[in-house]
Amino acid sequence: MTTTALSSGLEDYLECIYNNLESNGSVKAIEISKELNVSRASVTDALHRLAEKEYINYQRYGSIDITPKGVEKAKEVTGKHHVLTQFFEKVLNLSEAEASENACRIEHVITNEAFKRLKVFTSNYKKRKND
Amino acid sequence: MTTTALSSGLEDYLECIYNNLESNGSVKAIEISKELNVSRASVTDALHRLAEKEYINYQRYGSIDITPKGVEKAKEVTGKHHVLTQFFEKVLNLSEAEASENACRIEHVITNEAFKRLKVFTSNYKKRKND
DNA sequence: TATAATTGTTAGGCAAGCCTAACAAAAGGA
DNA sequence: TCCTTTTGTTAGGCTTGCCTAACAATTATA
Repeated sequence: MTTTALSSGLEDYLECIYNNLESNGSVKAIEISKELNVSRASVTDALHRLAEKEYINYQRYGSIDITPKGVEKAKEVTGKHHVLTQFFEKVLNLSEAEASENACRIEHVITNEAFKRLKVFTSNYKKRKND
Repeated sequence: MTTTALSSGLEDYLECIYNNLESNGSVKAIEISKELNVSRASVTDALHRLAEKEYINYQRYGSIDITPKGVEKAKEVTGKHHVLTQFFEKVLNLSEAEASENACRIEHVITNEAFKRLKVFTSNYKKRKND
């Protein structure tokens, strides 16, 4: 599998597509447009770019499907999002909104090693708290 | 003072200028070019953009000076860089290189509130460790 | 000081992402 | 079914940030 690098922006689109597919079984461009606060035209652009890189299957006026490669990538990103949110909420006591905001921004740039350590740290921390 | 937002990229240029000025009293475009791994032409571009936003004073073939506004911004960014590096090194036990790499990436996107909490957390953590 | 090497600038180009406006297709309601 | 509304696409344009190549200014050295 060719792991074409994705920009932060495209990762956000993919994450949005994945989450909507998980919860509704389908996604429409207009939803993506609303969730990410971009124009419908920008969504069309992004869908083209994601399809070109084979993260989704998609054609003009057709439904939006995610490929296995896309799922893998989306899981990776949402996994980071979740752990980062937990860290900011449980360890630093930020509000849910601000925790998620920071997670959104950092999930695209943190290195894998740093992420792994943060994950372990956060889960141990929560355990200590609960004991 | 107009606090024109700076992109991650321009923040990196400004940080580099500030650090060089602090340690040497002057900076040359070629040094910036080497440190940031970009062409000399890109540095000229960036200097124009930073000067336009009044973070530096600069003119064709002239020396590069940082404005008070630039110093403030640079201190903010380098401060974040330092705290983030400490967090990754001391709390998560990453190597100095990987800690700094993550700091570089995150310093531009973390919210001020999250940063404040992380700073307090990290300093308390170090204290506990040393007691 | 004249020349060579280094450094800085300009011009022109490219890709990513975003936008609006106009148009096309699809979906929903009378 | 026809008409309206909604959704999606296209075209054209803009900014940021990077590049190379050619040229200009500066600095260093013979």
